[in-house]
Amino acid sequence: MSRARIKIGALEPLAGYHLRRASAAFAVDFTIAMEGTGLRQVTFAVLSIVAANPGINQGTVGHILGIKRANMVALINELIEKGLIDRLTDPRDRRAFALRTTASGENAMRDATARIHAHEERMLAGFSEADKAALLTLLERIERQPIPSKAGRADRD
Amino acid sequence: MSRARIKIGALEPLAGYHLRRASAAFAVDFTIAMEGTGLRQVTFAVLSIVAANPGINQGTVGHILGIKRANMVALINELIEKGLIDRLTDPRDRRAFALRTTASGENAMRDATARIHAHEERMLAGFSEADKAALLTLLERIERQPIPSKAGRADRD
DNA sequence: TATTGTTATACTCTATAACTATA
DNA sequence: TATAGTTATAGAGTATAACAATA
Repeated sequence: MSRARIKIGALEPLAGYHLRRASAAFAVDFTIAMEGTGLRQVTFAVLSIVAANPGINQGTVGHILGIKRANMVALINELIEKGLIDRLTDPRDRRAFALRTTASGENAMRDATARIHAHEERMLAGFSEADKAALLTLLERIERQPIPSKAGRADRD
Repeated sequence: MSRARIKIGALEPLAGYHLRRASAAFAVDFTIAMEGTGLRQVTFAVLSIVAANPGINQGTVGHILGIKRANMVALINELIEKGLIDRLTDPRDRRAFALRTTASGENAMRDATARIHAHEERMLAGFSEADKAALLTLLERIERQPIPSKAGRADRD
């Protein structure tokens, strides 16, 4: 067992590496936190967007979350089969569906939100309110950073 | 196009959500930065660990990076086929291989490191040195957070 | 008996292309 | 002609189980 004193070398100062590891750690604990609810990180995200924007269509949800149209289909079907959202043809654009949370979806949101708050508390144990605020601010600045995109002009979904 | 004024609702205050998005943004730009080198985030990480710990075996590399033994095989094969690392039977434990970077692997590390530094500069444009240091510190604190793990005692590879 | 590396395999995620119905 | 949703499908990434060689 030569597993002591291992150096991570060039990875040490890389924000990208540490973001990846921290994000993966959150994902593992998120799964534990949601056990039994049938919700995953993605499906909770979709549900949250629909809850906050009643009448939104699935293309827009995907655009916000960085999920391709094609991959949204199964996610929306999953939430509908669970009875958490419903879908009705948008009268102003009959190609699109207007999505809304059901009463059951609202309950699921409340339960999930409570579980996730506990999960975040675990993952950020020892963080002061200032630390948490600083973390969110820094991450949001990264998210807002413009990405050059492969060919000067590629398709973000 | 109803893509203005969309709220992310319950996701807004969640560090886990923002970590995921920020990490994904880094991953996209990393791929662009490495175009033509044949290296991905994972393979660069493996190469870095080997470079920093000559003689290390692949199980240990996987343990550090959170990659399962079974999935390390293809990664190591890939780096060997590219001639970036080599593998010789560890004389003190003939089940294991001692991994080391080749001269070509050292060159690849130098090229990759330069590209990645430029990539990190892009992603953290506008960040002061203090901001960058704060980000790294916060992320490392998250990584060090003990994870309960599903059954009180599960296997982290 | 336990551990290193290996194979085989399944399951999830993500990406692309082509189709339909509406606009 | 363009857009919303859909289908099919291919490629990564990740997880489990079982085996050989060695400890």
